[in-house]
Amino acid sequence: MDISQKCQYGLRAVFELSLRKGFGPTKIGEIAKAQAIPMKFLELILGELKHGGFVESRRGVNGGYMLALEPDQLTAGQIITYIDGPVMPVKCVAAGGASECSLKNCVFMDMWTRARDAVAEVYNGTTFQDLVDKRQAESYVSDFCI
Amino acid sequence: MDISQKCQYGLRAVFELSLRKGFGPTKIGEIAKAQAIPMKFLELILGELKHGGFVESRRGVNGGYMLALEPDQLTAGQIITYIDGPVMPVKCVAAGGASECSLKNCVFMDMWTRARDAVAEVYNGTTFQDLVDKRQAESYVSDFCI
DNA sequence: TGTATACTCTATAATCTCTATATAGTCAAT
DNA sequence: ATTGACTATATAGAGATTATAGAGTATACA
Repeated sequence: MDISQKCQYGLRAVFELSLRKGFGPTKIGEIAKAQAIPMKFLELILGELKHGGFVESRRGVNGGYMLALEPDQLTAGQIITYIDGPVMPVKCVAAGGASECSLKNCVFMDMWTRARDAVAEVYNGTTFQDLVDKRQAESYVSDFCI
Repeated sequence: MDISQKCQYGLRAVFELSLRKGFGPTKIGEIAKAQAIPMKFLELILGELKHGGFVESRRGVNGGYMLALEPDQLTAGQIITYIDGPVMPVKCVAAGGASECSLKNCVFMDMWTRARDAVAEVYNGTTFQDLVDKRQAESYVSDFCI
């Protein structure tokens, strides 16, 4: 249930591509700079996200990455699950339901399930369009104040 | 936010002591056997829980551990926070609020905060009396069926 | 007062995962 | 054909987690 550094980088990269949706490919180096991500590590992550069908790439001189989906059709939960695997507080309540719990009738199972579902609801209820809107709202306030 | 094995052992040990509240001390070996916990590892865990004031101990021949609090006054959240530290999906939203996030105006912060709060509500809302009641309800059904 | 019992404390080993980098390779535009 | 940028695989390093070992200390009871 902990979000790995790799996954946070992935989320930020997808967010950056959401901001630039419709403006053509963005180079790994640009994403890395904009989101403060180690570039070689980001290469790995974008490779994975491409296999997952979340981003598209173009090679060569004017190449780079593009978001493959519409920002309002993609949730943080999808990226998190793809990179970090199923969201769960303990192994026993993995999304598949495959219980590795050695205890029969574990009284904690219900608590773990409810915690998992509560978190999943938050992540699955957050689209990248939501995040883009939030960023733009912040920018407006910032502009207004300065 | 992931619950460590150590913490799960701790929760199970406290649950076992909740079942036996009022019946005098329980030996480490008994707890270890009842809850399938490696005994030497459990010694460490109970030592920590004692320092936290959650359990009391008595040494010597008829020694063992006892729950120091009433089961309805002790929540899973308290044990989890004590053993694993603050519940949080990412470092940026540690309970203290000390942000280690290198990004200013991180658009994900609100999502992490809501996830953290949702989980904390589940854990803090679960008392060991709730768990004891659940076990007893199961036993009743079990007896009734057999 | 001695002995068995069971808790207490510190150190340390063995994994394991995560993070990050290195290197060589492939594709596309000019 | 040459340059720029993505692709793939391997691997090293750090750090946390899990677990065990062993010596020490307090208590009950004969």
